[in-house]
Amino acid sequence: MKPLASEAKAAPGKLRIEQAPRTLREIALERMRTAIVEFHFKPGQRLVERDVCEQLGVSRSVVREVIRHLEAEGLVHTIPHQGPIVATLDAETAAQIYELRALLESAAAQSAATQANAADIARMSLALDAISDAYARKDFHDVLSATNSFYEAMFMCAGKPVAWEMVQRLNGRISWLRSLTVSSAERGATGPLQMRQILEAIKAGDGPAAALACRAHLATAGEIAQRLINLESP
Amino acid sequence: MKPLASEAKAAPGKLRIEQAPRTLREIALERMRTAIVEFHFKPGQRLVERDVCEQLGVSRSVVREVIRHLEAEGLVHTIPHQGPIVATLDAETAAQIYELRALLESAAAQSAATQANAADIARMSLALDAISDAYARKDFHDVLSATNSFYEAMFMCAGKPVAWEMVQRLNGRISWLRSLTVSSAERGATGPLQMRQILEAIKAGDGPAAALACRAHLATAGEIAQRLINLESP
DNA sequence: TTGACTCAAATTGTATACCATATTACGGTT
DNA sequence: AACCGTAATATGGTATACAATTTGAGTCAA
Repeated sequence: MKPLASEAKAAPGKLRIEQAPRTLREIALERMRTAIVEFHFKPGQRLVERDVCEQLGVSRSVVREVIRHLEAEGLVHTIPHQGPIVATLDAETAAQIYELRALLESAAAQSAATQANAADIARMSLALDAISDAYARKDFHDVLSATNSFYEAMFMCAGKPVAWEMVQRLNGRISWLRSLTVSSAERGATGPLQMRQILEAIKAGDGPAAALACRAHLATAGEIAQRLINLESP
Repeated sequence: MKPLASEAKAAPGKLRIEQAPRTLREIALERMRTAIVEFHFKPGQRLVERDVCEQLGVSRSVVREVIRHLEAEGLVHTIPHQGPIVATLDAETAAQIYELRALLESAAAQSAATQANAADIARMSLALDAISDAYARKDFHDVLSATNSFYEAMFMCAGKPVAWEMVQRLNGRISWLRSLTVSSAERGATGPLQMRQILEAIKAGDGPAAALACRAHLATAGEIAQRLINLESP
């Protein structure tokens, strides 16, 4: 009946008090978000309140609040008196998102290059290894999460948590494109290589080179994305 | 009892069909948002559900959904079992936001410089006049809205609606800082001047100059903001 | 005074029932 | 096949009930 309630415990690990009185709402939010970005709910699909209630085992109140949150995040689009649908993505918007990511990430990389300490570099290096490993296993889900780890480390060492927040939100809107992009054959070849170049430039403390590598990385990613999008909706 | 319901009619003016089945929720959302950014609800202030219900004349459901939306927008911060409070802003976050604005706006300005047509420039010019006029009248509320119009025109003619959306969200989080900044004496002197420089560069089709002018504009704005923030919380 | 403990009040978190209204689907009519 | 009216469905919104939790006041003891 209430499959969510059983997970209301605390998260493990950290030293910090980390009071985690996770509310049902938060759990439901996370779960719906991943359901959307992991493509379980497909773009354009209707999200009928009562169905979602049943699937999540929570009341309408919770579902409605969660949907408002996702709406504000740009993951769902609500049509009055017709209900929420999973947001769709057109080629133009996707292009703008990749452009913004290039802008934000290259700035972060440049900044990271001048401030990264050993621990930061270790984190990024670790994430990169995880990416290569996941590619070898063809586990594209892990590729994405390791990629996130890499960039999170980069933005944090650059001291730009606000920018990282924005990038994450942008990524949410192109999540399905990303997973398609990542699993494309050409991406498997160039992707990790380009990211290594970013890390090398950061290691070397060469800000402009790091920024350039970032832009190159996102340029190719954006191109692949455009090809996929045109292929899907001609 | 229901002051909101009376405004559920359509907005006036436009030729467009403007399907305005504005739901209560949307109206309440707008109103709460402006209440926050216009400083009616002060940062750190608690938003007790039932009080807000009374003030808005709507039910708890609506208020809660609106709060979820604002939460996702970063305008309120919810502490579990304690309720939502209006988000506060520390100096570090403010600095990052101004930096992001500089990044986004300078990119847009550069792009606008290469694409602006006569109509675009007319729009921006008009907005600038409105800014100067509002400054002369010391109507700082109008200054802000005219400034928004200027930037909206700029981002639109640059073909970057997604970036504009992000800037607007960032602006929401620093709205009270902006109004303080705008009404500072020094800002009255340099602000419109710097924006004229941006427009001149766009008119001249000089992208790099436009970007530079943008960065200069935001650099001084950011400095003033930092001074104000340190002055407020020492 | 400080500290700790208890208990009541206030508020949030969640569920549920209900109704009005708008949309959609269906089914019959021409 | 196009048209129209009606029923079914879903959303938008309200009200209410209740458990869980925080907060604060007050009390008592050291």
